[in-house]
Amino acid sequence: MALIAPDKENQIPDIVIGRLPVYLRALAYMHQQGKRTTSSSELGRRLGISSAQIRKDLSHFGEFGKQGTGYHVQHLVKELRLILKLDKIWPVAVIGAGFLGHALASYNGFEERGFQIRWIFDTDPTQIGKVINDIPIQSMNELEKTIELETIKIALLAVPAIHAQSVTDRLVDAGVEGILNYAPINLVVPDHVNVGYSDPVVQLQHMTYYINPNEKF
Amino acid sequence: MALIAPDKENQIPDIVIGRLPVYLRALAYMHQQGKRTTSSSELGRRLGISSAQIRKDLSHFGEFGKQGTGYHVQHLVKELRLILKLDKIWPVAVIGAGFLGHALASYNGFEERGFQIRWIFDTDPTQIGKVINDIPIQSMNELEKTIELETIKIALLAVPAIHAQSVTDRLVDAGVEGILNYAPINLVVPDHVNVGYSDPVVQLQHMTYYINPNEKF
DNA sequence: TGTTACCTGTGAAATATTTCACCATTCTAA
DNA sequence: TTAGAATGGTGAAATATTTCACAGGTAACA
Ligand SMILES: NC(=O)c1ccc[n+]([C@@H]2O[C@H](COP(=O)([O-])OP(=O)(O)OC[C@H]3O[C@@H](n4cnc5c(N)ncnc54)[C@H](O)[C@@H]3O)[C@@H](O)[C@H]2O)c1
Ligand SMILES: NC(=O)c1ccc[n+]([C@@H]2O[C@H](COP(=O)([O-])OP(=O)(O)OC[C@H]3O[C@@H](n4cnc5c(N)ncnc54)[C@H](O)[C@@H]3O)[C@@H](O)[C@H]2O)c1
Repeated sequence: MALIAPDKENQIPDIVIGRLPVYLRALAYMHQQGKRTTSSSELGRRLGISSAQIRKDLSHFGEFGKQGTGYHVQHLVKELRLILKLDKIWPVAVIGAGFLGHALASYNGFEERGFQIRWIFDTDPTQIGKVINDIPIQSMNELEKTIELETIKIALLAVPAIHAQSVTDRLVDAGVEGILNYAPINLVVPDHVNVGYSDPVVQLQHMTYYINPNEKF
Repeated sequence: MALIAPDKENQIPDIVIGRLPVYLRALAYMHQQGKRTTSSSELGRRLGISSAQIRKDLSHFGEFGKQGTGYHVQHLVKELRLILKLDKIWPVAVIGAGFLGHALASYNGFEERGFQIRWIFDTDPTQIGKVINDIPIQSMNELEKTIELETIKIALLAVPAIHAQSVTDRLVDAGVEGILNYAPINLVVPDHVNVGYSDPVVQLQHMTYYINPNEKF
């Protein structure tokens, strides 16, 4: 009798998961434009990736298309939302009510895509109690209590870099499992916590490698 | 005499280029903390990647370390800045002076990392002429003229999604070669133009795949 | 009805990326 | 001076990811 590895890694590659929200965004846009069906080649053209990749990616989750016809846009949107667990709205907390925290809390683009900002925390006493987009800024003293009571799983971290790690530790200890970090610093977190980074400078520095600053093009 | 491929692809992988700014950020932080030297294993531990990958990545550009000792932080910072063409400050334009455009224009974290926001454009007549962080908001009528005159190569795009593509076309035609797009839409650009995307929802949707919304963890 | 143009899903092949494993070098301290 | 621990650079091996290419299936229409 052969010995079988107990939990042979059979997971879907993370890089595939990372493309699904991009597909979803493009499909939702098509749907909004009134488009009924599309094909892997049309979608690929719009996104700048190959049609084979799109088909292969989707094939990890099932068969969503029809030969000769392509994909029914609305149906694929629905399937992708299910795969990404977007069938319920995720409540989200913003930490840091500075310029960026204000912009995030004022942004209306979250809700229709699966997220709602419901809490804002800050340490600054002059900020606490103010209201942004109907959400009152709360004291950081309330942080752990609120996260546990409301089962907050996702936070947007918009505090100065120097405080980002210590706030992260508090979030993780209280039960947060997904953090989108806007501070220009790498966070150290346990394995079960997902961290995303949003540092415009990192992206710009990636581009400058390819750009000649003088050349009139 | 053998026939040699005229321009045998010998480029450094883009995925390697993309990690350099992350290394740079961590190293600059170490330097600021007064750290003189580091090693690939220490850096890897902080960034959550393997030491071998860091060494291999850097080896594409030269030999920057010393066996037994590691890397001199300040020296490696300098080398990475050169590789990424950050020895001069890149002037940057912001398009769209809404909530996000304001946050970006007010942000002081660009300059020490190689960028300076020097122009802000908007269509809204009630915004034009206002000043953010010493930068007057200009009319979009000035866009092409200014880009060409000042040789602007990089723009941050913070306009509503519906206008993002048409503004992009204008930027590209005028000579911009790097665009960091905050609108939740994919842009179509010619090959020589670099586009980065910053859509928090895409990143959150990536995370939710891995998170159980109820589980008290 | 036959023909043609399109399309998906997928195993296999081709590429790309990461990791391994080791030599040479450097530093520390006995 | 020597032994031992730490470290970088790097070919080769191991993995991961993308692309190819084709067997069906669908639709439109002459
Ligand atoms: N403004 C931007 O466009 C922008 C762009 C990229 C990155 N960032 C980064 O995002 C973060 C916030 O930027 P900002 O421009 O809003 O800065 P900001 O200084 O305007 O706001 C920071 C806020 O965090 C609060 N804060 C400080 N310590 C805290 C703590 N321990 N717990 C909770 N709140 C705390 C402060 O009271 C303040 O309200 C920074 O790390 C910055 O580098 C900002
Ligand atoms: N606010 C956020 O935190 C946030 C987060 C993620 C993404 N975004 C995205 O960033 C973009 C801007 O967001 P915002 O919250 O600042 O929106 P906003 O409505 O506050 O600002 C948009 C600004 O763009 C200007 N504008 C409109 N059409 C223009 C054109 N053709 N040329 C130049 N300017 C034009 C408007 O006058 C307005 O000032 C949107 O695409 C939004 O989806 C915003």
